[in-house]
Amino acid sequence: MNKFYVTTAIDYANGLPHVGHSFEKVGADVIARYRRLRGDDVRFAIGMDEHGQNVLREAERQGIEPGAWVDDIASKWQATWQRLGLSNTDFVRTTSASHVRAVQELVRRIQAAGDIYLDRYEGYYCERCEAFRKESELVDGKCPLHPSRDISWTEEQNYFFRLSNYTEPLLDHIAAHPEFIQPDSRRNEILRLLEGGLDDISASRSRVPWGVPFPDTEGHTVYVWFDALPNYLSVLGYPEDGYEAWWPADLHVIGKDITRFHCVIWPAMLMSAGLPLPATVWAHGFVMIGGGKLSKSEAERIDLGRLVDRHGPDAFRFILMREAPWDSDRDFPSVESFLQQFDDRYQADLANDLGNLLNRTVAMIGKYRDGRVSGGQDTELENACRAALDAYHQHMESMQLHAALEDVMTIVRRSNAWVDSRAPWALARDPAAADELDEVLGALVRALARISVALAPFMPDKADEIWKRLGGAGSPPPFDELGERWPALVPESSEGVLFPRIETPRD
RNA sequence: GGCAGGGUAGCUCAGCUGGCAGAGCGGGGGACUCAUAAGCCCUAGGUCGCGGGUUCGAAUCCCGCCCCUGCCA
Repeated sequence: MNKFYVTTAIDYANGLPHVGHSFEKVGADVIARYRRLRGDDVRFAIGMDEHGQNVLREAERQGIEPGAWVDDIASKWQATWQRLGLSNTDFVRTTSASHVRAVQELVRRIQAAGDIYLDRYEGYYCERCEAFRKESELVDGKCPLHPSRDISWTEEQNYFFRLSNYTEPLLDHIAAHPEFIQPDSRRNEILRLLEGGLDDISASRSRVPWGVPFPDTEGHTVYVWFDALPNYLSVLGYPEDGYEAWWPADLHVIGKDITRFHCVIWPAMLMSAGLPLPATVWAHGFVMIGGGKLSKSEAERIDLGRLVDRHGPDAFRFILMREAPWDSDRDFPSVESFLQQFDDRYQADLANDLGNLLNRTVAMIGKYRDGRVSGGQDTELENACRAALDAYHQHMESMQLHAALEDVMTIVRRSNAWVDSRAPWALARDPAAADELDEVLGALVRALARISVALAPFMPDKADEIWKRLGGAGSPPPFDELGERWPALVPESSEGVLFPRIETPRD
């Protein structure tokens, strides 16, 4: 059994999750579930980034202890992920004792490698960004990202990380492992960045008390990114024995805005500490409105909780992954069109095409064959299913998740067309056509069984339900076993429909 | 300012080693009836961002410009 260790970015504890966060988590969950269905032993870690000036400030604003504040935030994020059906095996928090210990150990190793030195830093410091800004970057004397706030000239002693030592090693690694950064466009960006050479970066802060104490010194905390990135190791128990069974990660799923940290700083830290590098960093795109990132007010108007409740978590997952490509951005003209498209996709794909296919199939088998069919192998439909599933696997392997869903919908459409072209209702009136009727209906059961397995990573609960309505027991089997484990071909007549149509106008 | 990607049917996008403009959704029409008034079949005539150029022929190659997004400065 292969191990497969996948992570997502940990989320910053100064706000609540919106649809953009859910995109990353659901996508990673789809991958994790797919790997399990391929027979891998999967570890899937998500979590919270809970240190830093902004978290501290927000807690103070609320008038509560930072520890209590992050506990509250973390429980809310976890509730959201649970509602979405994430199959994560771990939930890491950077304020946990085990994480703090792991960060300190990693910093010590980097120190032992000679890659940490103390130096004086002077510059403009933006507290919002928790970063220094060069004078040339300032706009009207303010941080370009936070023009409403004053920016102050600061001098402090900082520990620095010799990132500049790793320009060549990183270039070499990427050249030897082109799959290290994906998609290609992101790799190109990082290559250009590296070709320009790297500067050393500061690895500590002396003015941010809410953080991991810098080891073996007073008054310094570990810089937020040096604190956050090692979560991928700390969650495995590093430096205690046992983490080696899972490390290096097979896949870091992140947003395209933080590639620098994951494709440059993180691997350089690992190299310095003498640890192996993750196999792949995958930078997904964003859900955008009106050509730009989701603004706070747009995110509020979309309202993740209400969206999930609208058609249920499985439908939400399906629609999200079908609408937004996993390797690039998806832009909606407006919040209204996003919500409209969300419903339209539900109605067209899930209610009309898939739900109705299941319903009509089960109904016909009950009505014409007393709920019992056999046969249906080696039909035209079966061949179409095999071809579409081959494409599905190729797309899943290359993480074209949206394209894989298109492959599933191809099977659904083919099946619906098959019904009409073979007209089972006409065959049912002709006693001589009993065998042909059996073949047609059997082929539909087999097609739907394949659909349920292929959809399982995207809609785990609905896939189970499809499987059960076909007369299968439990959950759809792993891909390898589908050949032997067809459903009983005795669909039970069940009440209600899988995906009810939207009958009333949207409110 | 530098670099990368993009601007194609109402919407989202595919096509881009040059050769009759495509898909899905929405919209319109038709035949059927097992089904969630769903499905199936037919139908989209869009200056392929703008202006030049190469070519027998360009959405597809080259040059210039405009706009959008991202990374860097």
